[in-house]
Amino acid sequence: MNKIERIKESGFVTGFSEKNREKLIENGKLRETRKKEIIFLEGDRGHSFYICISGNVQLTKTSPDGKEIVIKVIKPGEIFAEVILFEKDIYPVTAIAVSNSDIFEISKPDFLSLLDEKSFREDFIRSLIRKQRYLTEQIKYLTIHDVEDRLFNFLKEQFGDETEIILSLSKKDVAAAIGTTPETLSRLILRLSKENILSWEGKKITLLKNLNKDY
Amino acid sequence: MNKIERIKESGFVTGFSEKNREKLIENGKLRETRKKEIIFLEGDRGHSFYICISGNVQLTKTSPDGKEIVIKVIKPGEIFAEVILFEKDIYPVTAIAVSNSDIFEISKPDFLSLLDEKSFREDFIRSLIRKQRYLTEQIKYLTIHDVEDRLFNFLKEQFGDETEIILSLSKKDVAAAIGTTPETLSRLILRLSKENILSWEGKKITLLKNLNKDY
DNA sequence: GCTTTTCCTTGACCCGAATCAAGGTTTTGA
DNA sequence: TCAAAACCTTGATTCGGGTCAAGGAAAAGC
Repeated sequence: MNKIERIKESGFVTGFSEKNREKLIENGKLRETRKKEIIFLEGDRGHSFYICISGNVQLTKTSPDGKEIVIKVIKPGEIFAEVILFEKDIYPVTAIAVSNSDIFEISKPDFLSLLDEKSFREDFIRSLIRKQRYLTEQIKYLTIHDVEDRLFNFLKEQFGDETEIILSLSKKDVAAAIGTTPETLSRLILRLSKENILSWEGKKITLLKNLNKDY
Repeated sequence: MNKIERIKESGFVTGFSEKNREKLIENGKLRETRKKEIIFLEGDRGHSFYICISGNVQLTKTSPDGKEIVIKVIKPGEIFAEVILFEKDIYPVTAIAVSNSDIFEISKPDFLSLLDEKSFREDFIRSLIRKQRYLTEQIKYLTIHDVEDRLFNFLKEQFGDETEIILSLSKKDVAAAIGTTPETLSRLILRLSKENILSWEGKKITLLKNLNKDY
């Protein structure tokens, strides 16, 4: 219960009002996941959707030839698997915890009844629409930007304008998140280090220059 | 008013119930657009969202260096610009009619009041979520499939399993829709013709082989 | 109908990044 | 603690597809 208290105070479910967060908490339950734990698989039947409280969750899709591509890295405060609420009850993506994470699980019927209340449903629709904006941006990125741009965009999206970043993802995961291979990322980091643009040691990234490209 | 009657009978707004369609019609107005007419620009302030009744609408985003990338080609029955309803009142994409089209316009306050009704709002949320599924598929496509795959995927999405297709888009627009250049599309069509996979003359495409790749 | 613009095609060229391979390093879990 | 597994790096190679250029076809506008 202590943990729940802490959850209330963290800014989970970005954009939701305090009151609506409380309601969510009353209606769901906390689940602690370990690194690499599978929350659900693409194609699984299910009736719950989730909120990431701490840690990171990777949403992936698998291509026919077995390649996994990352749709989004969920960070604390974001909801995921909300598509389960209104369409077929099959998850369209796989969700894996990339680090030990706390996630909050809410069942479909509980949630649907929450939607009867106007302010709650507006918060919810807003979060859906925000994700839609994100996804269109993502498409734009993949289409016109190269790997370097995508790396910086990813870092900015995850950490804002911080210059010191502690990453809980492996380089391999970062590579996947920006739609490239570990080899390419490795070479990119080498080059950026030489050019004194950043340093990347273990889990710690330091940005040495202010990159205010207007992406 | 005649036109409105016809609209009612066409299956517009995919997934909405008959009753909810009627409500929409009462609350909006029809707008007829000509080819290349701009419906709104990325960055414009606005308070309406739209439903495509006939024709096609291209949603694009512009990169800093002026390149236009197509986020989605809207086909009849689909809604667009719904993001305007709940976030900042600025369109995140540009919408251009690619052929003479009928589109239906509904203002924000009118629509919001419709949302008070449960069945209506469930239809709406469902359509949001469907679009979200589409966008995640799109990301998957751009990441792991080549131009050929993307072309066939686009045709399938727009026309189902038809083997004779009359296209209202130019090749240039198709190229943009699948995230490539006219040159590459041109070469691709040449190759596919030689291999007797399809023929593409003017606006008419004929698929000569059944391509049931499980994309 | 004629002119101007836009669109389509084809060729030459180039580059970013994927793939394959292989050795080194770190992490994990029995 | 030690072996196996996963991860990271670096090199060599290949290729899809973008860009530039330029001529021809089609469409749009007057």
